[in-house]
Amino acid sequence: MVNPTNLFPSPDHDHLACIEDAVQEAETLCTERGARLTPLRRRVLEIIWESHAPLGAYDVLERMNAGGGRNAPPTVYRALDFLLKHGLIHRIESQKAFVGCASPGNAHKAQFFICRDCGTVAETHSEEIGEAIEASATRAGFLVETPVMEINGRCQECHDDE
Amino acid sequence: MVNPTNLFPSPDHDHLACIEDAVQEAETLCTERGARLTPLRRRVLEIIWESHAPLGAYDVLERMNAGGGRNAPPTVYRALDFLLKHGLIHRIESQKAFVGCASPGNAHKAQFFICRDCGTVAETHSEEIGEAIEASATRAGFLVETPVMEINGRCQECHDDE
DNA sequence: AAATTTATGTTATATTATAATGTTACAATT
DNA sequence: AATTGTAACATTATAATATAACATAAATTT
Repeated sequence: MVNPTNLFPSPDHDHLACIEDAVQEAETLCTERGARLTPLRRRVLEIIWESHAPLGAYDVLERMNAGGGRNAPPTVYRALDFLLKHGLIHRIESQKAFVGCASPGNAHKAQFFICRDCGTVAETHSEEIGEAIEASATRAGFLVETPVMEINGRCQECHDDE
Repeated sequence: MVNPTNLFPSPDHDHLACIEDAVQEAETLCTERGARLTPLRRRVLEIIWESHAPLGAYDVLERMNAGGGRNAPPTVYRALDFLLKHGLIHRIESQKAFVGCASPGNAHKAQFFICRDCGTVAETHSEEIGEAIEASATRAGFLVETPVMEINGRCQECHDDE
């Protein structure tokens, strides 16, 4: 796990380590699966991990091209698709933006807490929420496949600050 | 409530009644609030209520203009904004599309069950899910404001059909 | 090396959404 | 009924997000 204990990263955490860990885990997973984490894909993963707030596809593109690159939208979308498929990033639907996955490799139904002030996203995998959803779905005769749970609000840092 | 007992509308339900009820409730609510449900806004609400599956803004626009109208995107987006503001419709983030609200007027944090086959959306307001989210948020020091809960899967009709 | 698959490059365009500005309709008051 | 203020609507252009379609290149397998 990238952040084993704290759901939200502390303001003074070693963020370079976050990026390194994420890339390292991605390497391992891709090797295990025979998937190719090409330089381009790795670069996109790094860019997305530059912060704990989601980044839009065109923001990623801008950063890719910052050094004079000439990549076009399909390039970044293809890399994003690869990373999504392998569970290395998540798409935050309510923001049309992408964020690193905090526990890649574990098949999981995640919930996201998204701070409206600092933009930080924390990922959880609450059994309790999952069970509550299943219970409700069962009553409705519904088969749950892919829940989208994006809980907008404010993180402790940001509501303490008032 | 538009559908008091069944979460998912039965295939043979009287859908015209759904539309009528929704518009009637909207009238009542807007009158109470001194908001103006103009013909244009009412028309957009009717179009959205034409089915229980979400409709994209440009689909709404197409239907508005079907009889030779010449409305432009801002017109439909303004009407949608009005309907959203008054809780008469919801935006389904994961589909960039809009669906009628099943219980307008009640301030509520809703969950949506979305069938991937027939597209139908059912709206619930599960205490249990809400509490599970609050519990998880509290542990993370997070203040919940506006949860987005869109549970994709298959409705009974559609998974019975196999 | 040839064949195959996978990844990337390139151009164009589709889809969703909003900015900016101007006009019209309505509502309240005189 | 004219005046004024506000809310609604029209219009044009454009921003922001995403994909289709096709060409090229690189890696992998045969």
